[in-house]
Amino acid sequence: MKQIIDHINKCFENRTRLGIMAALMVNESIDFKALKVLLGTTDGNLSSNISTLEQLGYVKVKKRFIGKATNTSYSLTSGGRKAFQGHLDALEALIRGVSVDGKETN
Amino acid sequence: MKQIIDHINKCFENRTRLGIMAALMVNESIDFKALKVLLGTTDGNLSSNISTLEQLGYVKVKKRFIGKATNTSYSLTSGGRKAFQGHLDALEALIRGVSVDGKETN
DNA sequence: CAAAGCACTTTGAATTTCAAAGTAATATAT
DNA sequence: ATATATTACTTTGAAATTCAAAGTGCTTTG
Repeated sequence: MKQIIDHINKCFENRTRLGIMAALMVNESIDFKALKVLLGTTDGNLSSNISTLEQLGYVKVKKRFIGKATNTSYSLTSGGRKAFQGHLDALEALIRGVSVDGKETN
Repeated sequence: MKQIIDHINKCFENRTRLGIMAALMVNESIDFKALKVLLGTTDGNLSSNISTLEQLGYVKVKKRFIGKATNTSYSLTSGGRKAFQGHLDALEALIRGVSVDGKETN
C-alpha cells in the first residue's frame, strides 16, 4: 500500500489545485475568470494556487490583450499532464483496493 | 464541477489520513504497529492523524492487553465509512470527468 | 477627473503538518 | 538489583501551508 500512497502527489492534495488540474485536463486552456467561476473559489486562493502549479512546471501561463484588457489563460505542460495522470492512477488504485469486497489487494 | 469538489472531504486530503481510511475500509481492525508498517510513516505522524480522525468521529479506538503489553487497534465508525465512501465517490466522479475523451462532463 | 470596476497578486494571520522529544510500560543485559 | 534498551504510543512546537483581505495597476463610467 505504501507504494500506492507514495504516488499520490502532495501538490494535488489541495482541493483547489486538484480542481485546476482536472479542469485543464479537459480544456486545452482556461482563463482566470472562467476558472474562478468553475471552481467557485476566491481570487487570492486561485492566484496563489496557480502560482504553485506554475512554479512546479505543471501549468503554463499566457498573457495577452483582448481589446484593451489583459487576459491571462492557463494550460497544462506535458510534465503537468503526466504528473496529474500519475496521481489519478494512484487514486484509482487506492479506490480499487478499497472497492474489492474482501481483504485488501494493495 | 464545484459540486464535485465540494464533496471532497478536507480531512481526507491528507495522505496519511487517506491511507488510514483506505486500510480500515478493507480491514475490520488494524493495530498501531501494523498501520505504521503498512503506511510507512512515523509514529508521531500516525498518532496525530489517528487522533484527528478519532475527534471527527470517523475512527474508533480499542485498547487492550496482549499478554502484558498494551495493544491499540483501530476501526471505522459507520459515520467514518459513510464519509469516506462519499469522498471516494467524489474522486471517482472527478476522474471520470477527466477520463472522458472530449470536453468536460462535470 | 474622481470613483467604481475588473483582473489579478501580495501579504500575513491562522491553521496544519510531522518528526523529534517525551512518557510509561516491559525486557534484557551487566 | 539496576542500568539500558526496546516497544508503543503521545505531546510539542518549529516549519510549512492555506486563503481571504488588502493591495496594485489598469480601464471604464458617472
